[in-house]
Amino acid sequence: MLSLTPQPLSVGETAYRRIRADIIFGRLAPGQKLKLDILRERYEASVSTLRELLSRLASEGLIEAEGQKGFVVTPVSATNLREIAAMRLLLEGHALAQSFAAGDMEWEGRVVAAHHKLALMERRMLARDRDDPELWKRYDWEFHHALISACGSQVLLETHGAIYDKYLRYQMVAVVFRGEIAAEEHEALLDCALRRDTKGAVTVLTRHVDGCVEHTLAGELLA
Amino acid sequence: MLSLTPQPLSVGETAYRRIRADIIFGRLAPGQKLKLDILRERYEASVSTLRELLSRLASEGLIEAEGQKGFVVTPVSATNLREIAAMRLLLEGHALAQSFAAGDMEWEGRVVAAHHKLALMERRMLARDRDDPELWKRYDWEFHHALISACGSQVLLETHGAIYDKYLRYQMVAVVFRGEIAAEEHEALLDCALRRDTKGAVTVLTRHVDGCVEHTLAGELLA
DNA sequence: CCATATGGCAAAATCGAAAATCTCATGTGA
DNA sequence: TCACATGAGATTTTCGATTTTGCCATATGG
Repeated sequence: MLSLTPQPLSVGETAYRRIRADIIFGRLAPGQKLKLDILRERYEASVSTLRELLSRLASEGLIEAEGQKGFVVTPVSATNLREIAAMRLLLEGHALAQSFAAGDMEWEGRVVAAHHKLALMERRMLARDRDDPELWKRYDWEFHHALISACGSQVLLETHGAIYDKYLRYQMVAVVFRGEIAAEEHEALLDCALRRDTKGAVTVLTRHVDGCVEHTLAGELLA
Repeated sequence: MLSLTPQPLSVGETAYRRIRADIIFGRLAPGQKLKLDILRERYEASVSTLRELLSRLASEGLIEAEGQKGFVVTPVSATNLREIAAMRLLLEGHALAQSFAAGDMEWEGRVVAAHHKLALMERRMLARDRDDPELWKRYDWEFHHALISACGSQVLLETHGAIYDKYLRYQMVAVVFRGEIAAEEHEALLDCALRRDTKGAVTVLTRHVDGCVEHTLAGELLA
């Protein structure tokens, strides 16, 4: 009888995920002070447990822990966004090349499946207006992750994941949806993957990320 | 009157640094179980404070936090070492190119100064036998960091720093000192830097890191 | 003999209170 | 008026106790 451990989530782990999502999806604003007492009631955990989470988020870079003056949601800046984007391109571009070289049929299957879900979601987003950003972004992540999943380095995948989340926050804070353009680029990436065209994929990816950065910076209050 | 806040280190911060150093320099062995009660007396901090540190170290990747079964010093493996090394090469190589392109005289000064200290230290290490590994490694870090310090991306520097520390642990656990070879490679790197020879520097760096990896794997119990 | 249940011990996770620290408004003297 | 001390209140940091969970030896039933 398999039971699959549905929710053996500890208090800490639950609160951690909620806070993390709240930061990435902008419900906790950049620069916002995080007072323990307020978090305590909002996330239903004691200060000790909270400090543990906040410390984790701090070393992930989503929160800053200044001296003994408490915690703050990491502020955003145009410079930081560009650096994050450049880092994502460096890591994802490299991983893409490795993955294309090593990917087997199993990998192709994952890529095609992930793209299918993403494409469906993007069509829905275009039809109705902004359906479910959280789910959409998950599919976006799953597609990009599938593309590089055969790169052969756990370390590379983890580092990329950390950077991707920080990048994602900028997208969500700015609530960007580039619709058709992004969808076309995703399809181009899929084509490149199936043809193992590394150079083409990196080119598309660069346009994909850079385009998104400019689009984000355009309509926003980032200096 | 400047006072420069000499040691306003909190209990937590002090313990954090000690544990971190103990892991990197092998005084806490890979795979070792970290029981709260034992750590409590060894590092003179309460469980809550300790958990906070351990969580930080866990998200840095130096410790693993399995379910609700406590903490373990991240185990080592040949595969992981190779992945870490490849990641270091990717990041440091890229940063090197950026830094060479943008470095001004101020940067050159930092590089020359850092190399001078390192070279001196390496000469002492060759004369007497293993003088002070901790200090030596700090100078090694300072030199490599100086080389890439003009790369222009804070994000890149931080990510590189995190990877460098994990790489360092392998070196220290294996207590590697390649002496003359490493010293020559450091000098070659300095030459490349002053000539802004990116290609040459990346070649030397690759040999530097790969050589060290093989040397580490050779004499060790890593599968 | 194997599988599963039970109980007791060790360890981790969580909590709220106590101590340390910071913030900021007010007061004092030059 | 300005520089600097003072102290109350708010906030963070640290602690030890309590609750929860995991682990393992033993017992029980098939």
